[in-house]
Amino acid sequence: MSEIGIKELARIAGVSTASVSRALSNPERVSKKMREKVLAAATEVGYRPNRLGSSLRTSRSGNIIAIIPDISDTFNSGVIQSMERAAAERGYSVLFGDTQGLRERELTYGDMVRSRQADGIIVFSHRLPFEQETLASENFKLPPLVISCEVSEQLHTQKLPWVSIDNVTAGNDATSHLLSLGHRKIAVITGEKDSPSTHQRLEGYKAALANAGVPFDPTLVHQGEYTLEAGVRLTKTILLAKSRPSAIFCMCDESALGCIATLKDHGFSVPHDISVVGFDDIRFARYLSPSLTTIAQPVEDIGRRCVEILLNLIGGRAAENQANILPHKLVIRNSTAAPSN
Amino acid sequence: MSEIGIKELARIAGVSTASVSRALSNPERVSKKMREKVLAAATEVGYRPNRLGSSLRTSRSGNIIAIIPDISDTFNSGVIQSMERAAAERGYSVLFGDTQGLRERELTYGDMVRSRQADGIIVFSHRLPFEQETLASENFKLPPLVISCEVSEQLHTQKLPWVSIDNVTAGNDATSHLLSLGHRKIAVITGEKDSPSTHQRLEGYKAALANAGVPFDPTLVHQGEYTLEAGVRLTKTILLAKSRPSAIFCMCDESALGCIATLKDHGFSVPHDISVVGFDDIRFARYLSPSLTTIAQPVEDIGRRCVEILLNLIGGRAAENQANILPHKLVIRNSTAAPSN
DNA sequence: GTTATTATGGTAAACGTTTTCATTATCGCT
DNA sequence: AGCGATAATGAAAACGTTTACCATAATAAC
Repeated sequence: MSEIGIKELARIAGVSTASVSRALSNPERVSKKMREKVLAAATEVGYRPNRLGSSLRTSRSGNIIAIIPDISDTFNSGVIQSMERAAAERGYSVLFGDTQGLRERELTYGDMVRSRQADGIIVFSHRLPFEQETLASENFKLPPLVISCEVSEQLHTQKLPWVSIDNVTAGNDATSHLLSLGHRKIAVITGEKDSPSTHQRLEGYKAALANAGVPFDPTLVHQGEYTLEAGVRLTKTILLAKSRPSAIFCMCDESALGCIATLKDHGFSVPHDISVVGFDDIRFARYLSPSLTTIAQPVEDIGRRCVEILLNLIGGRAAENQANILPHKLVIRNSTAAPSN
Repeated sequence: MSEIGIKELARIAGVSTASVSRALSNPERVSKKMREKVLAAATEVGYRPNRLGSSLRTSRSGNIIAIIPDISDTFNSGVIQSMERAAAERGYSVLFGDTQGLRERELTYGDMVRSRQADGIIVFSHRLPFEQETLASENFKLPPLVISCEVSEQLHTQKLPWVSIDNVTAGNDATSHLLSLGHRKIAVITGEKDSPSTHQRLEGYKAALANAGVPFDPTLVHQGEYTLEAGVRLTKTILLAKSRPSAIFCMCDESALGCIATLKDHGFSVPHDISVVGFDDIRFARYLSPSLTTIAQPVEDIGRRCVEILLNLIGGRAAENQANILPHKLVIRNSTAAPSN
């Protein structure tokens, strides 16, 4: 079937390839007559420019790549969706790479911008998708890159722009809510050990305790992952302890879901026996039973902002701010209440 | 910083560009000595081939595009994830396009293969992402394409390969389960009006009723969408009816979630007052309360099979079978029980 | 009417690969 | 050593665009 190219189209329209190119991608640089002639011929023959050709010439692929530990995670997929939308509005496509937390796959995806398959990267992790030695190398220039949600000190120093909520304050808010209800023994189910957001939320947790004059008890902190299964697993652990907490702070809604399911399984009523607060406000949160008290993250804005910054970077305009902190909100529903005794 | 190209690398290694290309992408066509020399030089200078150049030359982009109505839908994101994995194993990347059900966006994404940004398409919808007139046009050849989950008669006739479960049987299974528990009045919350899978599941529903000698009552069928909100909305409608059903068949787990939440809100106990069966077996299903009886779809296999077929198509090997029917399974949990009276 | 300026369009050279074709080196045999 | 066959290499032409650089035509200024 042989798709038609710009040369052939030029021949048909009786003009030069340069004019065709101009008429199509720089219409203002060409006379009205020319424009119409070319456009007519183009629709006539159903011409589609070959994006590879133009990408090669302009060295701009029109793709951005999002590197994500787990696409099927509800919070992530929400952010992704808004990124896709924001990118599409500006004529960019989003390639997504699910790394399953594997370093190797991160590197593979990081390489895609070096091989010109993408113009920039959004990272959902605190690690940069490049080898240490690559980063150190003289002739390596970091591609346009923005970090979403997982902001480490290290990245801070590299002047990389990031967008996230204020996890310290959010962790504080969640904990303070429980404290204000009268809870004193609050267990925590965290995210991955090396997750900056987990550390930050934990910091907020400690700050809230300190503020309320409650001593910090490290045995109440259970290190997990941002998954449903972690919620299940660690809740069991918590229930086995000699002295049980009256509330559990889960650092993501999925683990809160697992936590609540497990509590119920073992005959505990939420919030009557034990209160649970989650994090993220995934769209299911309000429909669970009990509906989940949680920290709402501005999913739509996070995605959108990441894309905006990245596209600016790609366009050569540096990010206005390195730190982009978006507002979170404590959403109080029915999974939290005053302790029963 | 100017990334180094094959020419420069060739100069450095003291060989021709042709040899570099061969050493890198067709190692067996080159002597051992040459191979080593080139590879050494390549790692030495950190050479990365520019994929655009090679794509242009070979007219193979290495991307496939998945056109999806809603990425954040839990079932979809699961399938996506497995597609991404399967594609990555074979050196392909997945571009994903979230259409939000908009025809215009479908067309945009469909165009990407014509503009050579992608080599093939996976469609999560019953509509092809091309204008009717494009399809009718003489010189239009359908690109490699496979249909996931939404199989219409129309597509059938076009010999397009598809992969899906047997929705008719699945709908039958779900309904029969309720019938066998003793339910006679079973309401249905469907998916989108024009969704083939919804029609097929409904067909199975009717067949099950017929088989049990229960007359079909169209007022029990509530047309919705595959969303949580539809579950909420239509459950309210159902509860307002003069005579209430003893069971509800939700055609996706998200609507089942909304349905159960709404039932509880209104003081109904599930399954004691009303049984609910869902569809998909999203990973939350077992952790809801009550845990959800549902039809499990083989998410991983669906994604994987789609990719396999598509890549075969791209490689010029026609699909072995047009119809790829994967097994589903009724998973009985605690949201269904015998009617209470 | 002449010249200066601008608007318009064409020619051809890029962009970074792969691959055809021709050439040269190597090998296995007699 | 000499022959044919085969393997290894290089030169150069593609792939489909965009764009720098000219040439020309049209317009403006005087």
